[in-house]
Amino acid sequence: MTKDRAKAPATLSVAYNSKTRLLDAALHVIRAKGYTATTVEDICQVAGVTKGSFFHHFKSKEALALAAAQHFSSMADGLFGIAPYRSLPDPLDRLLGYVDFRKTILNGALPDYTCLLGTMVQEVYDTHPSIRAACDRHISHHAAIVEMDIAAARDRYAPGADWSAASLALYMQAVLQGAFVLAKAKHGPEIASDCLTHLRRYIEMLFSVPQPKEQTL
Amino acid sequence: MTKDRAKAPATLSVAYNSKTRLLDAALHVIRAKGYTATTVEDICQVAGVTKGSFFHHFKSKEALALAAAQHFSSMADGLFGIAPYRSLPDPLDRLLGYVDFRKTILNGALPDYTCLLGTMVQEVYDTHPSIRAACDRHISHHAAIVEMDIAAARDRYAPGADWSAASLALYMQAVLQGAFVLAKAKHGPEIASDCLTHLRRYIEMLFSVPQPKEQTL
DNA sequence: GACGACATACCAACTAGTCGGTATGGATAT
DNA sequence: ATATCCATACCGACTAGTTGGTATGTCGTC
Repeated sequence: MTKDRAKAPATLSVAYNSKTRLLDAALHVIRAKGYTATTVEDICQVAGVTKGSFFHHFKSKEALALAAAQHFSSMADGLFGIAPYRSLPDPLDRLLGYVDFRKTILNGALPDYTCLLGTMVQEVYDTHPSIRAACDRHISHHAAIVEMDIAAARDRYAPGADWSAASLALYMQAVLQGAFVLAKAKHGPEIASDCLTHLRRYIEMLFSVPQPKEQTL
Repeated sequence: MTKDRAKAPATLSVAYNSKTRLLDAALHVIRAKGYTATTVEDICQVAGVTKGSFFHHFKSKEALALAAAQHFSSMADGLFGIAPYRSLPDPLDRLLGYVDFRKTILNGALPDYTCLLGTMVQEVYDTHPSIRAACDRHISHHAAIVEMDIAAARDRYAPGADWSAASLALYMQAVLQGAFVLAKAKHGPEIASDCLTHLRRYIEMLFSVPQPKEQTL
């Protein structure tokens, strides 16, 4: 049995070194098995490195979790930063585009599209305070990015609304997290897609879209 | 150090035997630490019984998880079955009453009001198929109960709506699950309460409540 | 030749599950 | 009434395997 190391993702020109490989492996394995059930050797095996290498790069399993959360957040920033809907001129279009885009990326196996942060924080919120804080920080960061479009859309289309942009941004994240929980329970993304349809309808109603915007994304 | 066994919950007149104590302990510990991180001895210690007793009543840790899921589901049936909003005559009032009631029970520590099923399924959906199936079954059962009021309200107030009662029922459960995830990340129930406010507004809009119903629950 | 990046061997602590044994209470026979 | 029997409930020491983490060594490069 030869240990064949996978190639680096195409777009990255930097060296696909052991540290990055460990982070990518952690992303996948933790989303599949949860944090506690994931062993250091699981991650090493998927990454194709040894335990010695693991503890050379990370001082503990918990330190890896913190780094993996950061890694996941950075990847999300990249993904949503370059998504097509970002270039729409209207903030409400961008907001609805975000929901639609999240629907389109519900592909592949469950560990490919679920959220590492939600998975980890649900397990360890009481036992690993630093992981909980990191997950909170990264989720709130992502919500804050969405919140910018919400705030702009609110100013333009619903200036007197009795809800805040921040509150809606977090609600949207809650719907996503809950959609992932149900997707796991039902072993497929269909239910998550249905949830996003409801979320989109809610947003449309909040902004009382005059003629229902057509979406061809 | 004397091992003092806690008294049985007041309303129950049946013997508070070791098996029930183990199930109650499992409910609490698993919601606090997750399934994998919870050890059999953790549960035994909280229940005040020994490991010998544990394996006398449950053939494995996984068997306990299945029984705990059933136990949790039964307790939920009881709680929501006798809740005050159940006796409201109008199905839409019952539906909104459900949301309001869920908001009122967001009290105490996180393991007291979060959902055992959502917590477990997120961890073990891929590694313990039987637990995944049980969580799916119990969540769907609870959704089906809510769905009855949704269907009645839909018939009365929104017969031509382009969403199904079943779909909305599951969406509501997704919002709840997501609200719990964020509550854990932020270490408090406030965010969950905010999410339920958004959910309530969505339901009101779906049924286009003519004059906003006043709620005094 | 010093340093970073690994690899190998190893350990102490922990964990699910086992196993032989004890306590208790009800049924039945005498 | 008492002795016998038996099933159920329960106990806690033990085991086999796993886990996070460490100690030490090797190899290539600057």
